[in-house]
Order: sequence, then C-alpha cells, then structure tokens
Amino acid sequence: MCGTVSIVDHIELASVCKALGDPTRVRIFQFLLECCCPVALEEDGDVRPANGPTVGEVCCQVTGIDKITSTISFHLKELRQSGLITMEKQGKHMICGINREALARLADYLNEASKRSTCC
Amino acid sequence: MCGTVSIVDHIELASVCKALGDPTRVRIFQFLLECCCPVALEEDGDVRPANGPTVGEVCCQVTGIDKITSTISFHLKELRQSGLITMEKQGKHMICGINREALARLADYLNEASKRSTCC
DNA sequence: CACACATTTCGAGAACTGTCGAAACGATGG
DNA sequence: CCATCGTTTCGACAGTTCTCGAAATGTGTG
Repeated sequence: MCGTVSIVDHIELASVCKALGDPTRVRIFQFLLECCCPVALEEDGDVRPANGPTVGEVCCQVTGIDKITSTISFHLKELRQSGLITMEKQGKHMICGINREALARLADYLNEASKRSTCC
Repeated sequence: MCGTVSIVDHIELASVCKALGDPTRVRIFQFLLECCCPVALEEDGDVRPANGPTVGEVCCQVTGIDKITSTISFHLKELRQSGLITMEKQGKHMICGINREALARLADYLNEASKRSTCC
C-alpha cells in the first residue's frame, strides 16, 4: 500500500472532521486557538496545565451573550469527544484548551494525502 | 494577529470538514486517494486530465454492489461541492479525482494551527 | 431513431443535529 | 447548611441529512 497513515479508519477521520463541520464549532475552535497557550514545559521544567478560557468566556466570545448557553455546552462536548479540545476542571470552572496533538495528527494525515503521488 | 491562514472563514473550513464528516464520504475519499494518479505534467509536457475511477467504480468499491446507487451519487456531489474532489465527464462516464490543492490548503491550515505557540 | 448504459434528480421516510428554556448538579462562600 | 455561581443534562421542536427506489437525463451504438 501507499505508506502508513496516522489516522487509521474512516470512523476516526470522519468523527474529527464532523466535529469541525459546524460553523459554531469552528468559531469556538478558532477562539481557543487564539487564546490558549500550549502547555508550558521548558521554563520551569514542570508540566503546567492548559491555560485557556473558561466555558463562560467561550460562550461570551462566541455568542456575544454574557451567559452560558446549553448550545455552547453541547458544541464543547462534541469537540471534546472528537478529541480536538481538552477540558479540565479548575475549582468552579472548566478550562478549555486545544489538543494540539490531535490537530497535528489530522494535519499530517491530510498533508501526506495531498502529496501522495503514485498509484498503488 | 497570529499570521495569515489559508482557509479564511468559519464557513469555508466548516464546509470542507463537513464533507469529510461522514464515514461513507471518507471511504470514497480514501479510495480516490489510493487510485487516482495526480495530473501528470512532466513526462509529456502536456496537462493530462485526471486519471481516476468512474462513478460506477467508486460505487462498486464502496458499496460492494456492482450498480450505481443514488446514495453514492449524493455523496460524490457533496464532496465535489466542498471542493475536495473533482469530476470530469469523459464520454459516457464521469471520472472522479482528488483535488490535491484543496487538500493541501486544509492540511496547511491545520498544521499552522497545531504549531501556533504564542498568545495573540 | 431506438436502445442500452452511466449517472443524476426527485420524493418520501427515518434518523440525526442544532437550538432553546428549564431543571439538575457540583463546588464555593457566607 | 443555604445560597449562589458555573456548568451540564434533559425534553421538545424545527431543520437537516442520509438512504432508498423510481423516474429522468444524457450519451454512445446498432
């Protein structure tokens, strides 16, 4: 066959893509991309937990309303279940973050696919 | 902002991802990846049209039935409208191919996103 | 022209998805 | 412990998507 791919089956690829297949979810995702610092490792040698916005902040940014809606909660769940984002409880809050590894895997898969040049 | 991205708005990204957000379409897509030679340019200096399977062959591969179903036709239309695949009439047949450029753009976007390392 | 073949379109039904408001849950502070 | 805050879950509804079979379209062939 034409080389190994990182995303194995139809189902997994479909599930990740489906998660990004809704405009509201893409907006959430892009907001998280902009405002989440990746986990810091170097400076203090310690793994620092994700440093991102709370669900309320995501809501506020995406809907413009300063109130958590069940709709955003629903979309966050979809994104989390697909593995694209992470969510971590911190006291009263849920901190959202990008799962850069999942993202990189998807990018690699598509990049490899776009460059495949010979027939099998 | 954090650098330009190739895929502009939520809608476009969502639309491409949505097209890949169905297991049947992913199977079609992966079959096309495996069996479509990219357009040949170098050897004869001529642009050769896409060299891929017909709709019937896609159907046969994906459904196992040697008969074109309206379902596959529907999914091919979705993929074509999202820009991920190309279809070209050749006599009686429609030849399907991968749009590697669209694929590369998506891969670039995701790759850049996965590497973004600073806050805005 | 009539026919067979490759494919798309249409219409209908079932299944799924996105949205909303209300209720429930869990953590924290008084 | 009660109230409150941040968040999720639930139930309902409208809208969309997927699938199927039948009919329509287009294209080469006798």
